[in-house]
Amino acid sequence: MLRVMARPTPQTHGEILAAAARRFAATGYRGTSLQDIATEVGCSKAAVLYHFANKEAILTELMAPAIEVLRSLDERITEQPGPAAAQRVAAEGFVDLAVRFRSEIALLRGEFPELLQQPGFVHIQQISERLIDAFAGQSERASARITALVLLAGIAETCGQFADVPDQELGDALLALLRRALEPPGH
Amino acid sequence: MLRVMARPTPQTHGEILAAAARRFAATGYRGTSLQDIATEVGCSKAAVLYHFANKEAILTELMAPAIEVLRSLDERITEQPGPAAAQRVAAEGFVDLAVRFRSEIALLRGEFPELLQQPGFVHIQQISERLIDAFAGQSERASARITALVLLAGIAETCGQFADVPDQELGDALLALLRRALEPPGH
DNA sequence: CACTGATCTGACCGATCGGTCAGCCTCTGA
DNA sequence: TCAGAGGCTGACCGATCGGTCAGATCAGTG
Repeated sequence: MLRVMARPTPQTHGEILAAAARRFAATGYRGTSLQDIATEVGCSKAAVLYHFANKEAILTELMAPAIEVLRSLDERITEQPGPAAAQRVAAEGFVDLAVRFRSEIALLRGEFPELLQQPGFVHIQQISERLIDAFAGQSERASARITALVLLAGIAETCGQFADVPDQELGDALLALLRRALEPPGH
Repeated sequence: MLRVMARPTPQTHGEILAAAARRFAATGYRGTSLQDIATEVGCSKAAVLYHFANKEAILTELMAPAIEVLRSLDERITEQPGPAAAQRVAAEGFVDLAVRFRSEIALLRGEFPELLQQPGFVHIQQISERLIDAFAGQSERASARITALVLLAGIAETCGQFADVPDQELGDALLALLRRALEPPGH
């Protein structure tokens, strides 16, 4: 029976987070089991659940910084005086968020719909609806809303795949795309 | 013990397909179990597996028409004389495909990455890479490829959510978006 | 009547999932 | 020296997954 060395580790918490991030990025949230994470860390599954209440708690802790920025962006948008200003702030803020947190967003890997319905993420849904509103220039026109949703989902879905592109270049490209593609408010 | 009525059913095959489509659209491929489908049909899970070799076979049969159209679009694109023509054909063809098969695409629900790696779908990956090439005007510039991927993924990811928008209106909106957003070939 | 092939069922399989639990080890400080 | 706390383990749990299988039921055929 192997006796594992006495570990000095309260840093295990952080190691689990980092390992979980790698696994989620590789195989998605649902596609990653607690055992996968434990194996990557080199500890038991029970150790993972000693440091985190459950699987979802790992994800929420990983996403916390990005969610905080998203929430503050939401506030800034609602403070804007008109649809044009709101659209501009939303575009710039969302691009900045997508670029800065692209690795975190990448771990969701298309599981947005399911994850948004998990208990810890319900309010994100409302925020994303307000983001679409802002992108669409508060218009109810179908074409404006289609454009907004396609761009929002497209950026969220793909920004994690450009790990090799520098922040500045990725941000410029996305912002230029939004400026070209978004319809100016006031049909 | 309930004795189920004698069913006249060779149409069960079709019923299973329709039920699977509803369940996949509601909870995704991975989020739908064979038992879910069987319950929706009103038969046993074993009956589902009598009509289909396995779970993936249900999905491939559901997607077959859309995949056939995608394949023929791929052929048409490669036949084009230059990047500009290829980009135009790709944009129009992809929008047409997204609109016509939006309900089928919707059942993938963001599980593209995983599903593309299943045995029956490997060639789709290559086709989608050629689609991105065409969208980007065969350019290697990062901004062109970012734009292409965002639009492609955005449309694929969202087209299923506009079930209430008429084909014509949705197609026009998407095509207008692509014309605005895609960078013309020849940097 | 007997037989056949298509259809379908319930019981079952091994694997894996997220999560629980009793208890062991090591370190610390009184 | 020893109690206790923090950190961690292996064994285990119930649930669910995709898939298998022997056999029951039926319509059609001769």
